[in-house]
Amino acid sequence: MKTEKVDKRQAILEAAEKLFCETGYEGTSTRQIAKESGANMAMINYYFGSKEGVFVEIMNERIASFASQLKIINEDKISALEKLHRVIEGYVNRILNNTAFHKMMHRELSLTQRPEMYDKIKDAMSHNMQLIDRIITGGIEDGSFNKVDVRMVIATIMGTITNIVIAPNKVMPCSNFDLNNPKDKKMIKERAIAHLQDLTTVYLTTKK
Amino acid sequence: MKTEKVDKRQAILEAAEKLFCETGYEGTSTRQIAKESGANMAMINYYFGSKEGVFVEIMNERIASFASQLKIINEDKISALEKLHRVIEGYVNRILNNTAFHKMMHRELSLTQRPEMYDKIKDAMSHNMQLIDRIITGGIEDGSFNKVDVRMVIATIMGTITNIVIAPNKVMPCSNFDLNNPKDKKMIKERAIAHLQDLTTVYLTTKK
DNA sequence: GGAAATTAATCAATCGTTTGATTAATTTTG
DNA sequence: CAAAATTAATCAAACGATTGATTAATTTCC
Repeated sequence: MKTEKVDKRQAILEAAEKLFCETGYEGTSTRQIAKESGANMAMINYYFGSKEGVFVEIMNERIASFASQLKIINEDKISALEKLHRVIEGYVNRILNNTAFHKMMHRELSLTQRPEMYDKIKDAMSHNMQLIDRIITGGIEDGSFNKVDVRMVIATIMGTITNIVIAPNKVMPCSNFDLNNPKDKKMIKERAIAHLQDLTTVYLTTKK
Repeated sequence: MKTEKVDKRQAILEAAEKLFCETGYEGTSTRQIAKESGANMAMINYYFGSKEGVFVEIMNERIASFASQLKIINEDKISALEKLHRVIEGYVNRILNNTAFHKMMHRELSLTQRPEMYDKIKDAMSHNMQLIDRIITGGIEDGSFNKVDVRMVIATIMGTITNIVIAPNKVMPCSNFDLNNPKDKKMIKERAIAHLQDLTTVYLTTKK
């Protein structure tokens, strides 16, 4: 069947990403990647040079598309609060649409053996942190926000989303959902956005 | 020298924990553990049966001491807000005093190949979530707290702390510190506690 | 027909684990 | 008390299995 033509290169990337997400980089063997992708083991080295080459390719691809989604929220007409709300919405959607990759990224961020990879993730993440920093700092300077600990507010925004993705969620009456279930995911997205927008509004703009 | 008597068993545990934290479980070899601890390789299996046995032992130890620190905040005399503030203080201190282990725990939580380990961590973590849940729900019921999305508030409290520990911190003017530096750690602890207490106070008790 | 893609077979290195032997300490026995 | 027996702790060496990588031959495709 000639219609069965598949791009082995792409198949390897997809299989590797799935496996890396599930069992980690060291926990995934090249033989597993070959089997899962339907490619011969040698194809991994043929296309990517090495196992690490596959990993780097995956991360670069993802981080690039991540960065490209970073819309410049710099229209003069909208308020600092409105900017922040848009960033929250974009950030929640992005992460909850890529939960497996987000977990893998966080895992890699806590390891020390691939400093090159760590730096890449750090750079991508600090872009987001700086964007939020500029918005909040701007709001404080123009008087629309209270004077707050900016670093801690950033930790709250990013940490809340990450916690929803990583922490166990089938655990309590108030938390009993599955992010692999599309309906649950949609609901959690909406709740996360509503919560973070509400929280930042109250905390940043309530006069004492 | 009889004073030079060292407990090899303990040495293995400590070396293994350090290495597991730094390079992950699969990324650490038994030979590395042996070298780092000064013990013979065979001692690992002699004392713990297997590499995984070492890992399980470390996690059990840590989780047990974790749980024992969970003070029952159930004195009738203090308000829900006061209870919540105490939990925040205890939680921040506990995690920032064990950042390496906390990272490892989170890493393990995002992997699927050791379900037994995942369940242990999940159980430990859900205890904390349930404690916070009871406090907030109680506050809502007695009218001292606003009606909020409890799961999301929990994600905010726990996620904020985890983000401080895991996210890169030498990155921006507003975030330039090193948790390995005792002075920085002390400062961050204080800021994290102040921020989360302030945040929860404003968000949970401000009347709209 | 020739470049690109794919394969099976093989490589040295490393993995976690086990072995049999040895030491040092403790307990039992006469 | 001292000799004999037993135990726990430690070691170097080796085990079979698996790792990531490479080779050389073959197939596919333009």
